[in-house]
Amino acid sequence: MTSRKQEKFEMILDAAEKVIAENGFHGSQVARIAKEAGVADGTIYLYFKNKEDILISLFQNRLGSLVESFKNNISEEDSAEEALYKICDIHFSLLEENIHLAYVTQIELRQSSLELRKAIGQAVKPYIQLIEHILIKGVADGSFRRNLDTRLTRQLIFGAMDEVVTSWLISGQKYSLTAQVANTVDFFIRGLK
Amino acid sequence: MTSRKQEKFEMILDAAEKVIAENGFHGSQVARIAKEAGVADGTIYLYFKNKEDILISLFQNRLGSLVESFKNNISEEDSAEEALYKICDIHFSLLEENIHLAYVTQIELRQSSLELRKAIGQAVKPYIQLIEHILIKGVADGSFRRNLDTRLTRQLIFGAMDEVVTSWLISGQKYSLTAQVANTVDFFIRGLK
Amino acid sequence: MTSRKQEKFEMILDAAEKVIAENGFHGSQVARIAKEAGVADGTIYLYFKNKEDILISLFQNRLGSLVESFKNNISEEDSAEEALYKICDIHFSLLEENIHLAYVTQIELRQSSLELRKAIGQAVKPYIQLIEHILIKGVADGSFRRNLDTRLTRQLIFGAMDEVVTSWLISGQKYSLTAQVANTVDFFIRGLK
Amino acid sequence: MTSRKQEKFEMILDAAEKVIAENGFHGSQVARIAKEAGVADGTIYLYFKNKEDILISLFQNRLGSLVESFKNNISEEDSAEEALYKICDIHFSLLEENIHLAYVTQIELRQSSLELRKAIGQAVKPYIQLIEHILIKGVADGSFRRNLDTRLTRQLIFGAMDEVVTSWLISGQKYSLTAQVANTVDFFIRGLK
DNA sequence: CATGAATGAGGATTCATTCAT
DNA sequence: AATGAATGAATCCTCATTCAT
Repeated sequence: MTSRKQEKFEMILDAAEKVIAENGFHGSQVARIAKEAGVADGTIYLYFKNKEDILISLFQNRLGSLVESFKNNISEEDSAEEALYKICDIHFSLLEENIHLAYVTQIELRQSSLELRKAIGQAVKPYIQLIEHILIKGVADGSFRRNLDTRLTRQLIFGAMDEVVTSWLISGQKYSLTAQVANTVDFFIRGLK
Repeated sequence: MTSRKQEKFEMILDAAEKVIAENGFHGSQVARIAKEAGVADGTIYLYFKNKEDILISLFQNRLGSLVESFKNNISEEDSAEEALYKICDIHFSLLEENIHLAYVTQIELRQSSLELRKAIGQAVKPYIQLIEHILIKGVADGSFRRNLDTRLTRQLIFGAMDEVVTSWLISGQKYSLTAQVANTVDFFIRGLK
Repeated sequence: MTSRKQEKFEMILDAAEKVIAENGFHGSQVARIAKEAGVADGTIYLYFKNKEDILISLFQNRLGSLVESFKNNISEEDSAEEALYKICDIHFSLLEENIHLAYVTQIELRQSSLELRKAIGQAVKPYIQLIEHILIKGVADGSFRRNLDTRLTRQLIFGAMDEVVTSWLISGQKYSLTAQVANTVDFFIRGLK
Repeated sequence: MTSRKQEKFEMILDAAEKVIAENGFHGSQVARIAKEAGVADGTIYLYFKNKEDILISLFQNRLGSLVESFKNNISEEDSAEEALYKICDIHFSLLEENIHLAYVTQIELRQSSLELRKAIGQAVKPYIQLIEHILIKGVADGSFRRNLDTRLTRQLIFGAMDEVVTSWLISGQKYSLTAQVANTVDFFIRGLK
């Protein structure tokens, strides 16, 4: 992809994030996104297969940033506990800082067909695998208990964090999300030991 | 509500559960639900405000059964740990036994506006409060640690269970959901102590 | 079909004939036809499967009238020659009297997929068979020659009449169509003897 | 037109014939024709005014070949009857040999606006005039009857042949088209005498 | 209470055509 | 002469909801 194409691709993605966060996925007409991005309606379809593809691409792109952020902040020398803390911290911070993105991931992205849910599942996989990687490492170095079911536990951890974010969002962000990091991770660590 | 009305109300709800589970919320036309229930299209609107109201009512009704089940199975004499185990067990069992209901609650019900999400949140509240009630009891009788943030933890527990169910569903139910109960609760208990 | 339904069905058909004749099939929006018929857009779809179905139904309906007209005007006692004359006369007269219908059958109806052409072919079949019936009768009573290939000839006759109508229409109806009946039939009769 | 231009013009025409025969006129995107011809989309518009112009040009070009073929095969010394036979024979043979062309002329070319129909009429004119020329010659040399309406008859003959071709095409070419020449011309000759 | 015919708003997508390079 | 990225107009059909019977 040329940088010219890449540039326009991201313009549309930014526009989509804004419009979808404000109006919801079903409430966001392609024409509206095009206008916000400053391109013609038809141009959207030179970069995305269809409307749903915009949503998927948006999610993949943003999740990529999250994973990127993990790579930059978590070193292999960090203990499993520290790594888990950082993951939760980055996760909560990112969404608290970017309320548009939070709406899209927690509310709009869920308004999707089973088909789409599976595609999203694929995109989330690297993240969930990262959590499992840390769990395995913790078990190996003795930080966590031996009999830990890492496949199940990675889901428990992801699901717990996800619910905290959604509850915070639905509450109208009346409290600090990042303030929940310590207790959340504490709960996890205890469960893991 | 007369029993005559009540009866038809439930006929429509049963029809809706079946149709929505098979076709998804957006794929379920009111006309289709009416036909399945054996009533005229217009009749639906004598019992429900609109299409979304069917979904909410369905959820409330089924959640009522779940809470009912808790009341019948959990006694005040049960220890907090036992109660938590039963909650998770009943939760997983109910959805494993009723795949239609599982689809509706985990997939279709999420395909909804922020508005609807709030209504659903209201319906889930008693359940989440039940979890918190157990947590508080556990703290009180010394089963759980004193400094537990019960508001946050009830979300963590609910979110973790919810994610396990959704993952199981999206996987295509390739493994037993109830088989996850023991490890799931174990993780919670450790986190709570 | 109740007479209530039948009535609305024909209202829509009449509206479609008018609108399509004036604007062509591709130039006729369903909304426009609905407005002309005095019904809502959606109502159209209670009576017709889709836009193309309106065109097919229109053709079938009008062709039915034509065949009806033949039945009323041609008696079994008529000689084959007389019958052929009447057919051509009724055919030309009907289209000359109803220029809207002429446009639809000669121009718009041809603007169609191979699929549709086959459907139209089915509708025309009774008419072409009627021509063949007359040819066979003429051969039987000695009016026409024995070695006549009736399958081929019915096509020659239908195609010849069809072309005369289309040419007249494209010319802008600068001359009388019915004035061509005598010479047209004369040509046929000679070819048949 | 330079031979360079001429060459590319014909490349596009060949591509159009192939694509339109396979997908129909409405199903043939300009981009598809361009790709088949190995040129850029925009290049098409250096050689043709618009999409419809491609169809007209294609028809004119192919009809030119037909008339060319007549000139090469019909001599002024041929009797009117012989000439008529040759015309029908060449007409049927050409289309039977080139099924792509047959689809385009009999089906796709008819899917057109009144506007286009008139342009096609212009292109067909030389052919119809050729038929009339033969009729006049036949009347002059006494082969055909004196009172023949040559304007009408040329239409009857053209329409009859056209219908035979279309019927053969829609039938799925289940029988030989050229096998119909003898009986077809026989019918004409009788009608002309 | 119940019916079901009628309504009509609403939107993703295609594709012929243009024009800056 | 040629390119091909960008344009943006244009429309069929669905389906939640109503209301006269």
